[in-house]
Formats: sequence, structure tokens, C-alpha cells
Amino acid sequence: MEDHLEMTMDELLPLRDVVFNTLRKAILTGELKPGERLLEIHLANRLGVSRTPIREAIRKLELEGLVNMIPRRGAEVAQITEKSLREVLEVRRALDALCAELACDRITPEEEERLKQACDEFERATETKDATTIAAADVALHDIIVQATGNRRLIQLINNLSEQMYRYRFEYIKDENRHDNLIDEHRMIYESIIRRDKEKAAAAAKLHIDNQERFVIRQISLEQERNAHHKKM
Amino acid sequence: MEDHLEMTMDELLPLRDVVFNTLRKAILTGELKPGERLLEIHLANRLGVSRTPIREAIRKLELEGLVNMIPRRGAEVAQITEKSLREVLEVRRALDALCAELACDRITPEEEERLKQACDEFERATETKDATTIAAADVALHDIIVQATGNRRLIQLINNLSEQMYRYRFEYIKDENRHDNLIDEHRMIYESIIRRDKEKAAAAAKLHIDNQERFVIRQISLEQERNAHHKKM
DNA sequence: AGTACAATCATTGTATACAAAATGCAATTA
DNA sequence: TAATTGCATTTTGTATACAATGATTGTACT
Repeated sequence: MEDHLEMTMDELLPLRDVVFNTLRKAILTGELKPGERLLEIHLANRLGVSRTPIREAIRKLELEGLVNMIPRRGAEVAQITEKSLREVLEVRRALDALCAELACDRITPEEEERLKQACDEFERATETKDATTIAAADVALHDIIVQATGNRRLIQLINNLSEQMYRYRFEYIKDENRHDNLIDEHRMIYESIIRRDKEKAAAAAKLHIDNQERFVIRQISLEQERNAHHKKM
Repeated sequence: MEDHLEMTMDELLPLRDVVFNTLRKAILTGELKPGERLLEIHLANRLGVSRTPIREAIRKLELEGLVNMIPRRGAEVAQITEKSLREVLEVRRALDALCAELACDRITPEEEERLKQACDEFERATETKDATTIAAADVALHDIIVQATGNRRLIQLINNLSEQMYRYRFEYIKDENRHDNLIDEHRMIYESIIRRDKEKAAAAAKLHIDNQERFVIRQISLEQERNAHHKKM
């Protein structure tokens, strides 16, 4: 197994935060796989630090739900089950709708303009058919709406909940059949917000989540099937 | 200053978790006051453990938003500002409404019965005029609704958000003029849920939060005024 | 051959030691 | 007197050492 968990050494940040960001990214990109154990010494050696910052980083990952702790056995990367994903999306559905509503009240003219550009940017991104580009454009667009609420607690929660899905976002975005729908869904949200139509905005945000849910759940079922089959051999 | 942060030594739990619970409780009850610095050695000495579990507990408190980290300066108990409380309540409003709606779909007959009893229990509790008793009855009632959603992520989030208000809950509950309204608000939520009326249930939950918001914000303003005045002397 | 038990090894939990940075205070100077 | 510099102290950040627990392997006995 080739392991090179690259740390982007931000000289001023405490090691625990560098480690935290590194491990989180590794989990979200799938470099550290669900179920994989996080052995403190191994990680410490790989990253060239002692166990202390590793442990403190793991405590935070624990609270973020990205790892599960088993007493006296350490941490392992959290499995994303269909149930847990449904739970996350059920909450996100409500919070994304709240974001859309609040954005109607609080979005600034500058943000409106950026949101419009982000919609166009997303449409152009789909034409490249490059999943990374599309995913980035998608994140950028949603981030504008979330930021427009001006509610830091809400921003933090949404970011955390979104994280849980990043591993599946790619699969979702690669499906080119969905691209036109995605563009439409984004436009619908955008239009509702600039028209200050809270109800429509909330409804559009919910619909957007519902569509993702259907797709990602299917994705997970397939994966779990594959795993089950694989284990039998 | 008399400090005796009692640890309830659960022999099987890792020290970091015992410390975490101890510190959290101390913060929520006001034993550790907003703005107060958390010096690792002091805490370690007080609780009779080394710095290691203290530090790991602080990492978790940090992610829960109960302490703020200042780099190379350590942790201090988070200030609750009017702004941060408004932000928390804005999110809770949406999530409590979601809880009420989900409860309409998923509550079991057993839970319905317990909810009914909890309403009665709360009414009896108000008659004692003892804030602790009333607060406990209130928590118990809301917990039934939250649990009825069956969504573990949602349960965790609501608990965390509720935490942020515990310091002010007491003040809120001591106001006897509000007791009858509280009883009515609870009944309204209960009635809507057993009638499976999602809209009414959500509206009642939101109203309940809105009323709390008005009161608690007033409370905070007074407190901040007092502090400002105090500092001048 | 299979099972039970013991010894060993791996790994976490906790404590301590050391390094680096920040803070406060005093002394010195303009 | 006010400001600034330098030193001492405090406190965090990181590493390492030690203890305790859990897993694993090997061996002996049935």
C-alpha cells in the first residue's frame, strides 16, 4: 500500500490542526477507507509527528462523526450506511431550505451577482465533463447561498453535514444524464432567491436534496452489494 | 475562589471523556464563567489527572463551540453574545419544526402515551415553582419528541444546540408569568402531533422557540449591560 | 486434531519531560 | 514621567516514556 498522506505544512497552524485537516481530507477523498483502523503510531510516522497531535486530531474527527471510537481499540474511519446518509440528508433538507429562505432576506447585491455568475460557471463546468471541475463549481455555488445567510452557526453545520457526502458526490456528478437537471435546479433556486420568493426557494432547495438522495442511496446500495459479494470470495 | 469541579468517576470511561463531561457541565451550569481561561495545569491539578486527558477534552469542547481557542494562549469559555444566541435559535427553530413534523410520522403509541404524561408532569412541575424541577420536566418533554424522530444525527444536533442555552434556561423558567403560556404551548405541540397535523405541529414548535428567543435575548441584554457597568467601576 | 491456557506482542491510555512562544515586570533611557 | 528593551515566569505545543489492556500465537494436554 502506497501511503503518502501529504501534509500541507502551514507553518503557523498548530500541528494538531494540520493533522486534523490532513486526516479529514484523506477520509473524504477515500484515501482512508471506511472501516480502516487509524493506528496512532503509523499515522505519526507517516506524517512525521508524535502521537500527541494525532490523538488530538482524532478527538475532533470523532466529534465530527468521521471516525468511530472503540474503547481500548482506537479509532476507525466511520462507515457510511444507507441509514446514516438518510439521516444526514433529512437534516440537510431542512437546513438547506432554511438557507434559501434566509438568503431571500439577507443576500446582498454583490452576492446576487456572484450567485448569477456561479450559475453560469456551473453550466460551463458541465460542458467540460470533468468531475472535479463540476464538483468545484457546485460547491462554489452552494457556498454563496450558505454564506448569504450570515449565520455562522448555520454555515458551520451545513459544511459539516455536506462533508459526510463528499465521498459520493463524485459518483453523483459524473452522471451526465443528470447535468441538465442540475442546471435547472440551480437556476430555480437562483431565480427564487432574487425574486425574494421564500416558499419557492425552500421548495427548490428541498427538491435539489431529494434528487441527490435518490441517486446517492442507489450508489450506496450498489457499493454495499459489491462489498457483500467481495467478502464471500 | 472555591473550586471543586467534582468528577463522577465512571471507572470504565476513559479519563478524557470523564473530563469532557465534567468541564461541559461546569460550563453549562456557569461554574466556569464565560471568558474564563482554561489553564491546563490548574484543571489537571483540580481533577487529579495529567494534562493529556485535559487537552483531549478541550479539543472536543472546542468543536462543540463551548470554548474558544486562542493560538498559543489556550482555551477560554465561549462568550454567549446576543448574536450567537440568535444564530443558534434560528437553526433550532428550523430543526425543532422538523422534529415536530417527523414525530407526526413516526411517533409510536408508547411514545404518544409518554408525551401525554410528560405534558401533565410539566403542568404539575410548574405548580412546585421550583426551577430545577420545571427545567427537568421541560427537558424530558422535549426529549420525547426529539427521540420520536428516530434520527440519531438530528438528535445529536438538537442536543448540542440546546446546550448553548442551558445557562439561560433557568432564568427563563423562573418567570412565573410565562408558566401558563408554556403549558399551552406544550399542549399545542402535543395535540398537533397526535392528530398528525404536521403544519400545526411545526408552527407550534416555532412559536415555542420564538417566545423563548424574545425572553432570553432580553435576559442577555440585561446581563451585558450589567457587565458593561461593572467594568467601568 | 482440537481446545484451553499461557506468554508475548501490539496498541491504546496516561503521565511526564522538554521546547518554544507569549506575557508581565522591572530597569534603564530619553 | 513615559516608553522600550530585556529577562524571568508562565503556559502552551510537542515528544517520549511508562502502564495497562487486548489480541495473537504457540504449546501442551486431552
